[in-house]
Amino acid sequence: MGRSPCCDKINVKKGPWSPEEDAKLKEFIEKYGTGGNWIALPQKVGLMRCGKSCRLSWINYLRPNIRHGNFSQEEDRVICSLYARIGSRWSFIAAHAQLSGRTDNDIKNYWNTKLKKFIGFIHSSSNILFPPTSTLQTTFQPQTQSQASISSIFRDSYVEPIPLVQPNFMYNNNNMMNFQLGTNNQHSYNFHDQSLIYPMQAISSCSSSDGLSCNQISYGNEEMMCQIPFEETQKFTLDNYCTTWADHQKANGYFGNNFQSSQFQYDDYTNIKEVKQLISSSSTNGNGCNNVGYWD
DNA sequence: AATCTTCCCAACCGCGCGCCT
DNA sequence: CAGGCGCGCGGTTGGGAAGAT
Repeated sequence: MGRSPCCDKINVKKGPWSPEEDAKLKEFIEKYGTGGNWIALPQKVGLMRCGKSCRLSWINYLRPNIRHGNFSQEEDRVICSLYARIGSRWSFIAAHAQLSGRTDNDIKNYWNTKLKKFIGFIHSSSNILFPPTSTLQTTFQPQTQSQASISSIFRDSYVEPIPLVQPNFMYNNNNMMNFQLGTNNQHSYNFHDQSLIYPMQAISSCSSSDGLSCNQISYGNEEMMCQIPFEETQKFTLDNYCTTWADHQKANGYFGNNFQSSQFQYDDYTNIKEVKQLISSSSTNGNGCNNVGYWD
């Protein structure tokens, strides 16, 4: 038995909303509220629209204090950073204090059309350890908590940019791999909720042979260092959590003459505008290569 | 100037969850 | 407890705009 439709689709208008419809809905909701029932709302308002369509229109366009377009650099950072930790949970991302006035739909569209390309560019240019969403779900499962508590976690967890640089891999004599994710002179890394820490930390949690925790990512003012046991680094490779720098070098040429990947150093999202420009120039360099390295 | 291609985003769709009866 | 129903979410689509040829 299938689900019954949420409205009578035959008598329902679809497509773009007219200014008159917008005005009608806005006026009604501001006067009387939604009445807690979107399905019944269009009839009350006198609109030939599906209740879900009314809800969407109100949430995304009509309600007060909505902001559209012109995402700031800071907002870019927050979105990228949260996406890296929790994946495509747009409603949670939109709930972040620094994104107030942004709708989940806007953020989703912005991600799909702009930031995904940007991150893909970074991803293909360095050993970025962006686990796929499915992996993130194993370390962070917001569905077990209420939306309100998640929102408060986001509010309380200062979101720092994830340093996206080519890690420097080194092995020490304890069969541990050190890698330095980059130098960052401007930021300290403080997270109030351990589950929201950069996912790599969760993945790398383990016990070392001497019984001490080797979960040694430190978030310092000068640099971000972490130690991961050798086996764990193999896991990264096997699970395609990261591509190796050598692989990238093999694939060099993605960006033609405009981009010398081996020289690319990306220390902070503060350079985001430069990189965006680079993307636009590299994607129009005439070599017909659009491979910006999406990982999904 | 005309046509084709790509990009963008508003809107739709289907599903899971939780509340209510 | 089970089933119905509405809400909210994320994924996807389609049409217009912009850019390329």
